[in-house]
Amino acid sequence: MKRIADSTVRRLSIYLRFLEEFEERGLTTVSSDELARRGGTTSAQVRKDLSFFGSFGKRGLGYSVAELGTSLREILGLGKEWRVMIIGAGKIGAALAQYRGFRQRGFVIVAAYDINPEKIGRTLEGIEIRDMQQFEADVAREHPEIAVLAIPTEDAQKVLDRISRAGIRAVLNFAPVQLHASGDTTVKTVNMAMELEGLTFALTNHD
Amino acid sequence: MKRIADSTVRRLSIYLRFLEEFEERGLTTVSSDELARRGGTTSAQVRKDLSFFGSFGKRGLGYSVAELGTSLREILGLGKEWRVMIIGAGKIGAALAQYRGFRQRGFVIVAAYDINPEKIGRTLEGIEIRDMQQFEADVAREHPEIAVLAIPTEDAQKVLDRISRAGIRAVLNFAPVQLHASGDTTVKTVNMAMELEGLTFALTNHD
DNA sequence: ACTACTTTGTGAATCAATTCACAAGCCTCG
DNA sequence: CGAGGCTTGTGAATTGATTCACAAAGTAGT
Repeated sequence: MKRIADSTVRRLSIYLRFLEEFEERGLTTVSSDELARRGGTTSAQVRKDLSFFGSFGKRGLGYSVAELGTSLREILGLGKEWRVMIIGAGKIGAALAQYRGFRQRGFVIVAAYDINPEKIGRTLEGIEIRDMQQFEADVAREHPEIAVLAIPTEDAQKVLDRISRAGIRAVLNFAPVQLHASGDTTVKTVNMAMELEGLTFALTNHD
Repeated sequence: MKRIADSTVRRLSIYLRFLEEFEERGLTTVSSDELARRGGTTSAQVRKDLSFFGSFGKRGLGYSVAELGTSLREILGLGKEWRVMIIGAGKIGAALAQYRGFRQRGFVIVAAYDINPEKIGRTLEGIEIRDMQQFEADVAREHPEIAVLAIPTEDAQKVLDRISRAGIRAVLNFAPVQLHASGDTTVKTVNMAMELEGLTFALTNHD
């Protein structure tokens, strides 16, 4: 099938969030134009984005909030439960362990991993901190789909390779480095430093 | 002048990070091809990105690590000190207050703000938590350039408007919503939920 | 100083994403 | 049930980003 652009997928996430808001407010239909206004884009863009996956609206009327919501959740893969392992039980790892957005969206945190003997065996918001040495064996047994990488920059690439070799195909990376994924592994990086630099760039005069 | 694409600015950040690594390792020159390999792009892309801002290399030799680093820091606006106010002293706000990357890159956190009387007056890693009511007056007096928005989703747009009206033109948003900035205010959003959905999308078969 | 080899900087060409524009379909109301 | 009014879905056109390809300019070795 046709490759879908990252930017399209991001917009689908945005649309879904609005649909959920509309659902709460009891609205039943919504037009591409309303979605566009809230999402900072154009109605043509909304319709084009959706058109990659099918035809969800009714001409003259718009989209059913409930149906489009269901379809988007389906498309984005939010219809099932995903098992997540957190690598690194430091500050970011700890913050993530208590992040409620995970459960709300159907993610289950299976375990956290660390190499610090002080931390191993303890729990983080009810999540077991395990020895990184047993990571591969655990993955083989519990087959999680997603790994969250929350370790220092210098180890990130090495551990990503390990995650990938263990068979996990999706990684959310919080280390502020560009990582190189082998083969069919998808990596998404959350990098605050880069966003900040985007801001200072915008604030700086470039003549 | 010509508008620079977001993607270009993000890559400049990446290049800068590598240059700093190279600098530490004592390397003096680097080619566009090496930068490209590390940054997951092509050498033509690297050269094109840089060409928007000038001509920094020597044909047949490459780029001086030190000089290109200085130029990139200049371009990205990292040459000066930026004053930051954190809005919201909750979990994310607290995590940001102790984030060391801020100082390392020349950002100074002036203060944090909250509306919870329990928190106002306390400090967060040495940073004063002030009453949100005094925000506008403080901005007028201390003129920070950047605001970090770390408050619940439902209040985010309202507070962004307030920030913008107070005269701050750059906002780093951690609330998982699409915000609409008025006029010349730049907003960058760090949204983990969206990245996660990008992963589940990738993991899901789309036939 | 000449030759062989590198690597930059950049127009031109290609590839990708967004916007335009409109026929087709559905709803409402008289 | 037919006319008028919306709104979708989608090819075509446009705009934007990336890649190609090569002249120009430098280095190194002899």
